[in-house]
Amino acid sequence: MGKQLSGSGRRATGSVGVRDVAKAAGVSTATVSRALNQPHQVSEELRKHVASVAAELNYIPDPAARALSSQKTFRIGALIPTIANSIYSRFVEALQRRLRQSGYSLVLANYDFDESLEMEEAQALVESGIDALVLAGEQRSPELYDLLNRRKIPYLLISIYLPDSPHRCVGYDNRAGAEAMTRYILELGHREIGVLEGPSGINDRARLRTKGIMDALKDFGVTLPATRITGRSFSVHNGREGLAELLEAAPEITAVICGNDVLAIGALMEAQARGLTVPEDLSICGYDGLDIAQDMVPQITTVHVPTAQMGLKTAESLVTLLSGEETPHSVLIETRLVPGGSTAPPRSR
Amino acid sequence: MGKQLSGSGRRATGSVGVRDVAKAAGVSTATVSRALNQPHQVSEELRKHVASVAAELNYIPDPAARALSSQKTFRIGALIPTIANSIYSRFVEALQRRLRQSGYSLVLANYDFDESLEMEEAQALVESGIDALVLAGEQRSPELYDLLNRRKIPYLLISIYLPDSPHRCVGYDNRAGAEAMTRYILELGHREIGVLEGPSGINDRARLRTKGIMDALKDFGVTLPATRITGRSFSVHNGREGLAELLEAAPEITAVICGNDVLAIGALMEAQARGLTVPEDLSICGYDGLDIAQDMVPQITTVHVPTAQMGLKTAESLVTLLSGEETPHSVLIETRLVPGGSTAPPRSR
DNA sequence: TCGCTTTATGTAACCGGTTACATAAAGCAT
DNA sequence: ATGCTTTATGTAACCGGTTACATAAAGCGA
Repeated sequence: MGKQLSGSGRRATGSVGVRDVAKAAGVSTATVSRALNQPHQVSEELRKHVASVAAELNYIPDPAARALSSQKTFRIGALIPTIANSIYSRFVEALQRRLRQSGYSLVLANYDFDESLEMEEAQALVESGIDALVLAGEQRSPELYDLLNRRKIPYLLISIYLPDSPHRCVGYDNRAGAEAMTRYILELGHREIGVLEGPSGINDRARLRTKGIMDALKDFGVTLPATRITGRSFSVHNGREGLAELLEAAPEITAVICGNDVLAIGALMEAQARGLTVPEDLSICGYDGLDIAQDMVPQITTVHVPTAQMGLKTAESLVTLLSGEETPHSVLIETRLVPGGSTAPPRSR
Repeated sequence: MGKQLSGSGRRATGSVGVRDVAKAAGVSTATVSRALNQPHQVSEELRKHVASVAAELNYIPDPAARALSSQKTFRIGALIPTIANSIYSRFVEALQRRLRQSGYSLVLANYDFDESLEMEEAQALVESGIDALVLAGEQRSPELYDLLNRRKIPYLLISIYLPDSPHRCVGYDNRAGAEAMTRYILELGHREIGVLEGPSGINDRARLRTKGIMDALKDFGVTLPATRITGRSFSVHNGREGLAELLEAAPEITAVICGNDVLAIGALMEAQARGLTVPEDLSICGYDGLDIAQDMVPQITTVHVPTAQMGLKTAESLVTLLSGEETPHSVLIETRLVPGGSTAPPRSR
């Protein structure tokens, strides 16, 4: 008795374990583990020998056993509002690809901008075992932050740049981008402006964009009556509805600033449906720089956000963090204004 | 000595373990485990007692330990070409939501239609520990199927319906849908038809759609010269390029059948950029039924695929399968033709 | 009341890795 | 050659749950 471990008492999974590899290679299990994970701790020839035996036996370490004893899962959670918007799907793709390169898997959850659902999903992710968590934006129930701190799970906020926040982040300045866009519109000469903002109630990114718009308008002394601003959650359909509402209430507007490209595409479609020519009759601009918006006719003026790059930076930051090294508290992703054919000076009258 | 397990020798994670709960509740670890996982095996009052103690201590079972001893990870992998196309992102969202309801997490990987990358990612997913895997389409290296069979990891193919395949699937009939669409175009009176197909080389769904188109054309005795068919990978930009190519080579065409809605949107944009009126000058149709295509002006005629429903069915099938029960080998997702304003009879001349 | 089945609970051996600690071998200055 | 440090390897105790098996209690028909 005593040696009743793997290699004897196994059947369900016909898989080989460290003990099998150890026996076959004529070494101890510790050596096998070290040869595979801390190669510099064993002699080169032994390392090669163990590696070849392991390969021959088709050895795959059991991830659960590894996680249990090492206390690392090599899994990272990402809690994303919705991947149906390509701003997030591109991010997730890049994040996943880069994480894999460092040996991490991505566990994805989405909550469709529902705060309580986000909390539930976060709880579930934590209970499923993750080394770190990615969250979108800063605004959420403090309980979630408490949970993560209590469980000592590092986390990173994305899509938002907050150098003064207690939380780490990798993101961009939503307010500044929207301000730059609004200035651009104002400098084209527009003064009768409509705003089709995002779902500002629940989304700090959307709110910051609205703030940027307001800042620029104020700077130019342009006022925004309540009839010239409306909000919708992000969808092409809502973009159409939103523009329709604005045009009913304020047909004199010459430009519409949209909370993102999806709303802008909707607005563009609605304008076409109403026989308005863009940009001659109405200028439209968005935010995010989605590929599809860049291929619209006319091309939609937007603030380009390099989300794939944000995914890379996020992954790198997390990997560094989990390796125990220091990493910047906040990383700024640069955005840039991309003028397109959807904006032009207002028709002179 | 002997009782040196959790509750004494722990510090790194200040977390409580079964042994702590057991001690606090005055029962054995087995009872705790059973009270929490097989409630019917313990008396109701004990169950409640254990549950309350566990809640009070804020007990969260270690997922790695659970996975190690139970040989179930409660994680499901999904290997998706790209979530940047909302046909997949909607699917993934629904899949994840439904899986969570049954206690499973979703581990996501994407491979951008690159077969060798798919194999790598699959390997990594398997090594990361999953109970089952979701794959898109059937066509891939047999090695991948071998790997899964060897590791006894159940898998499910999506986006494709193959009652005769050895593999389980939840999907729809790509060929039939495309055939129906083509018939619709033909019945409108079009005979000068262009085809803008998907990346048929690497994608069995795209190939089946092309086959459906060809079947219908043949049925109507319409031939398709090589100049009237071109292929592109799925993007709006490629849709524009593709239509440009077709119009250069065959300006006489009155309708273009596209491999999916994304290409169709691109074609629509290109038509507009060229001053062609859709559908009067050119009819355009797509496939998938993306929201955005439904909100285009004109609305794009398409074959609607209920991907969210496919996500639900996929999740349910997997959960059933993993619970040991039987589940249908193949599940058909019904699609339907949705006529829009982007198609009309050809201009009579 | 006896004996048999059913139900509830406890004991401890797993699951399959990692790693602290012990030990042996090798390197090296004196 | 001696003693000390460094390097390579082995032994076995973990990690924290689950569950087979044993046992005790309860139910029940004759």
